[in-house]
Amino acid sequence: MFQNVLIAEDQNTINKGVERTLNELNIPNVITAQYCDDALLKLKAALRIDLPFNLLITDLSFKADHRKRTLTSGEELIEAVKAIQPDLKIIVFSVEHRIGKIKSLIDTYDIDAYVEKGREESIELKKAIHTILEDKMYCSPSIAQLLRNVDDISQTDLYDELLLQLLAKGLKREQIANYFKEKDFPARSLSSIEKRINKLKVLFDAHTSEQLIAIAIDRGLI
Amino acid sequence: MFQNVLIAEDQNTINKGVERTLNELNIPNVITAQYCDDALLKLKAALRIDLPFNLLITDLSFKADHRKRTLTSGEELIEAVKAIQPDLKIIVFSVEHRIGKIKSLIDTYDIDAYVEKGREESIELKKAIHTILEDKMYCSPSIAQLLRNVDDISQTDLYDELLLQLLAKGLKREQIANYFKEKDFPARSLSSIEKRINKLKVLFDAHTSEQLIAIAIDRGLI
DNA sequence: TTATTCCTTACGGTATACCATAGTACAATG
DNA sequence: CATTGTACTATGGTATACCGTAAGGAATAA
Repeated sequence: MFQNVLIAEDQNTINKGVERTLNELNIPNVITAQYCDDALLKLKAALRIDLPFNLLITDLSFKADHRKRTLTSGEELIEAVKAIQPDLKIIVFSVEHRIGKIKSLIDTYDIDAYVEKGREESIELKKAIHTILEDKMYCSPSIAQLLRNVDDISQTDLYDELLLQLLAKGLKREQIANYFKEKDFPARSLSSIEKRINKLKVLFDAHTSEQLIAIAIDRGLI
Repeated sequence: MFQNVLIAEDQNTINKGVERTLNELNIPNVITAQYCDDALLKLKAALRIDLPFNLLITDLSFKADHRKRTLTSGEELIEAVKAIQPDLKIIVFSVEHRIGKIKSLIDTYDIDAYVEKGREESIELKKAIHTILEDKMYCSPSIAQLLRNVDDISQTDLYDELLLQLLAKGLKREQIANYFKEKDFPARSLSSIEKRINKLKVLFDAHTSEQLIAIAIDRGLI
């Protein structure tokens, strides 16, 4: 079992809760950090005295407050950690459910587990830890399901996702068409872009494009 | 000190954490519920055997899963609770920071405390409990600040918030104008609605109304 | 009181979005 | 090869959004 575990999570109560879960697994040393910067410092300090952490459990989003921050997100923390201690096992523990975001996290940083916050989270955390001990990757069932599907999703849908993102970024229909033309994407004409948007509005039952964006954000597509 | 406390919160880990915080206050009976419906059942059962809960700590949002739900949010739970046990003390414990939502919660249901989830949440929970014991209302500092300001905020801003909500709900400019006319709000003409939207776009540096909605959602205005 | 300012509204022109239709290119099929 | 079907595109008309201007009214200041 892991001996030294660091939890990076700003919510006080969650820290207490995760600590208790880890206690139940008989992990002797559990340290918490409420800021990414603190987490990195503690990792470095532990390395220096030759008592490195074996596992990092980190959230993705950290609230801003009065303190000045260098690292502002779990993703930045992970990147910094990989630079100083590449073999450290990492569990990401977050409410994030945008599959694109999670996939890129897995692909880019090769994290060891993704546990989605929710009702059964502490059971899942335990499972994740046991799975990692066997050098395998763990993922919450709901997310694993989505990950399996993500490869099946037709290219079209990915273009739809991009289209929604561009709309949310403030591009007009014609600008989007030009963007698609530059990138040499299929269905790049203004007419096709309009058709696509219309299709999405029907799909999501949106009356206006403003509502379409609101729905897309709500469903985590953007 | 309170003897019987019920926590309604879907996140397992937070339940554990809050439990520990309440233990530190020497509260003997702490029960948790991961569904609003369960919370209501437990409150009713406790009333029936004449051992009612003295305090409810509840989140606002509960994830949907396979289970069929009657009550789907903390707000609905609070409404139901007020019907069967109007004198029960209630602490709302949530990440919600939209001040309009919180204000309506306080005004409508007369909740006893609002604690915003964040770094110092468990300290705040303790403060909230001590304050409630003296029959006073508690509110997280950040929120209290906003509440003090909310009365100063010109009505205009509240109408702007509503306008953004209506846009996100899929109403067209003209429909919004009609809505404002029905409610007898100021600046209810189509022209004024257009000007308002334009002002908001300048304010938020949005190129299109789609982007405006995206930004408004991002900032928690909707 | 008049003058000034601010807010609201009406109106008109332009740009963009929306929608239907038809034409074209290309692949699959017989 | 012709035929069919599908996806993409072009085009034009209508509706809506966008933007400027000016008129009217209420509140305020001189």
